[in-house]
Amino acid sequence: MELRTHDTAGESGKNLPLDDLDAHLEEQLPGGTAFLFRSVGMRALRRVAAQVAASDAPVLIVGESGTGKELFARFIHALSGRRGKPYAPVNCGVLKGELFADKFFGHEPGAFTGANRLQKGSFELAEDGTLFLDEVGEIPPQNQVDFLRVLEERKFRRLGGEKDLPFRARIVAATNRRLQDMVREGSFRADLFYRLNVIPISVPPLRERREEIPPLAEHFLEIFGHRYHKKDLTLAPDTLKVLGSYSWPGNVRELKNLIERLVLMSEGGVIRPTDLPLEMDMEVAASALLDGPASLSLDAAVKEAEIRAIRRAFRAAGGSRNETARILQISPRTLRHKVSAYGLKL
Amino acid sequence: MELRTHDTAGESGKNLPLDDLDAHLEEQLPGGTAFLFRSVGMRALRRVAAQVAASDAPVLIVGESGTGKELFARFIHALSGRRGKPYAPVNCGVLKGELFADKFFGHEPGAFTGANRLQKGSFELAEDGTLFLDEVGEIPPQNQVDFLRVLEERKFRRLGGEKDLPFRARIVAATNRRLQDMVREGSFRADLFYRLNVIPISVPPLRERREEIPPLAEHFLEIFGHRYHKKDLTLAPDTLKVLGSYSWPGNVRELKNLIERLVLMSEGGVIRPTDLPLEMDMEVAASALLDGPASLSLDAAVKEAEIRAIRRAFRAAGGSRNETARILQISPRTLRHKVSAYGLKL
DNA sequence: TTCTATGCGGCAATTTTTTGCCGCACAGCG
DNA sequence: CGCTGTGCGGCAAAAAATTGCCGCATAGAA
Repeated sequence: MELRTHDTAGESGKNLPLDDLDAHLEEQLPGGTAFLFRSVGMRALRRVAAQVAASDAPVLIVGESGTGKELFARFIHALSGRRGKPYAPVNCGVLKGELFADKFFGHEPGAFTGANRLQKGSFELAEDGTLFLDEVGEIPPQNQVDFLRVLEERKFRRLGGEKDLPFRARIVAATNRRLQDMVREGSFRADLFYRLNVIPISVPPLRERREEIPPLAEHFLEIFGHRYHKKDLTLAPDTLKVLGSYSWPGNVRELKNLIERLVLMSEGGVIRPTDLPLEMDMEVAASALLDGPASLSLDAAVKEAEIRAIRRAFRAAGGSRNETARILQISPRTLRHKVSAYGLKL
Repeated sequence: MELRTHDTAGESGKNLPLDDLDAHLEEQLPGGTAFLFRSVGMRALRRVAAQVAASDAPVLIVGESGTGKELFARFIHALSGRRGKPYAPVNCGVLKGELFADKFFGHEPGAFTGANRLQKGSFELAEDGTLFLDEVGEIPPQNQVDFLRVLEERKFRRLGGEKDLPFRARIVAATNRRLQDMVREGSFRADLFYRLNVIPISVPPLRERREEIPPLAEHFLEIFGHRYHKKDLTLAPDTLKVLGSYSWPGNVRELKNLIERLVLMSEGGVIRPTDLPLEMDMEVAASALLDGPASLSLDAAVKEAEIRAIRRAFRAAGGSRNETARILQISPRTLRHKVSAYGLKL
């Protein structure tokens, strides 16, 4: 649920990386279920997406970049009643200024210098299908206004155009930013946020669904093995172990890129851990030493709660430990145990 | 947004989110009493609005976004003598530059490139009905001047037009900004402010009229249940408790979105607190920690903490209990023990 | 349909926590 | 000095929690 952000840079061709997956999806989706949803969490998400697809309500997909947000968008589109209709994806992150309006609204011939042909914008291209807004969080405030107006009035005009065109598409938006915070800071309009955020779907990062790493790796291996005519490539068990322990800040996209590189570099045969980039090994080794934060464990939660309760009772008791124990309704002996176990200094 | 009575017979179910409500309102308003005004404060406001409706004085409705300011505007219009006349709403927040003048004044054929037909503006469309100005605070200063002139002289011309047209509509304006402050800073004209602010009505945020949360929730539940063909949905008492304690920064709109989402996601039956988004629980829990200095025994504190942790993990696991146990780092068996010991309904 | 994964609750073994009891130390006080 | 209240920690019994294993039921995928 908690998202890290960062990483807007360094990824060229946002639409390309996941294309194979997308192709896969396209093939499989009509059948409906064959997609890779190994982990329980992803299955749950798939169910949510399927349910949600039925409605026309706007969807906001939140997740780190590379987690396959666009995939969900297509998934929803493919399962919705708008299946046969257009699916119009727009990456808002790369649009600003003039480009922005032009991309969405399109233009009439002569609307500005260089505009010599009629050009349909995304609002128009989406027709009564699905308009997918990638990186909505990047829309600059002044453009958010235009956007909101179209959503509200359900109509728009091409640049230089004079007649209103209806906007009938269903909105699916995605972002890796925390829009809530942006709203608070004033960099994202609250009304636009609430209009988009009717149905939030949050996609967990790859490191929180490690079960999927091995099948994904195999999947990509097969794809690239085929593409580069290197069959018979295998991942050594140790290699899979390292992959499974890495943190994958770039999520599925990073995994896919890695496998492609490995396939290209490989002479054929088995891919060993030594073929992996050095950082991976290092990171895995380091995390083994640090043994995880265990943030969500019940133990940790209980410990925190106990410490807070003890501190409060201690203050209420005016510093007397026996009295503290009485308030907490435990024996003084137990209190001593806990105090020493938690290393409390009272 | 505050509506009552459930003879939803006339619901078409294909309108935009607020439209149903509005349609509903339209049906009910003439009768006059069907509006939902549970809290004392809102009843007082309703009385004010009803009294005010009789006059032709401008009204300024102030309230956070999502509080239903437009609803009040319609309410006033519907109760006024202008009932049968046009009601022309304009969202000023999304207008700027030329759009602004065009929207309000309309234009004659040939007024500017692309203007080949006569186009009525809002001043004209409102006729002798009600002109509702949403987000008046957003009108840029230079446009405020034009505006003020129309209000003062009670006449205007279309862009490119030569003859004066009378302006006879009644003004109802709304904003979520503090116009007073804007006047002081100079971003809002004082004379315009005083002209609009003849009768101020301030709509409190949802968190200040929590009595209305349960009926509103039920109301939306019914509407969306009908729209999505999921009857028999109910809110568990605990769910209502959480809803009632949340701060609702997005006010009624946020509540409405939430219910829509819950209906879509729900399998049917009872909606439990675990179906709610995590932030809500967290916020509610946090406030419970602050004001709950009750003579907490350690046991109670631990119990609370465990329940919260379990709920959180349960959601993180997407509803799988085995997965929940894994996250909490306890055995599934223990989880079952705790669940039954605490009587948790997940 | 069968197979598989999940979920439920009873039972018993095991582990952990809690508690009471003890001796000891220390500080305040008459 | 002796008395008293508080606090510390070892020890072992008692209580409770945890876990694994079992059979059974159910839902979804193959």
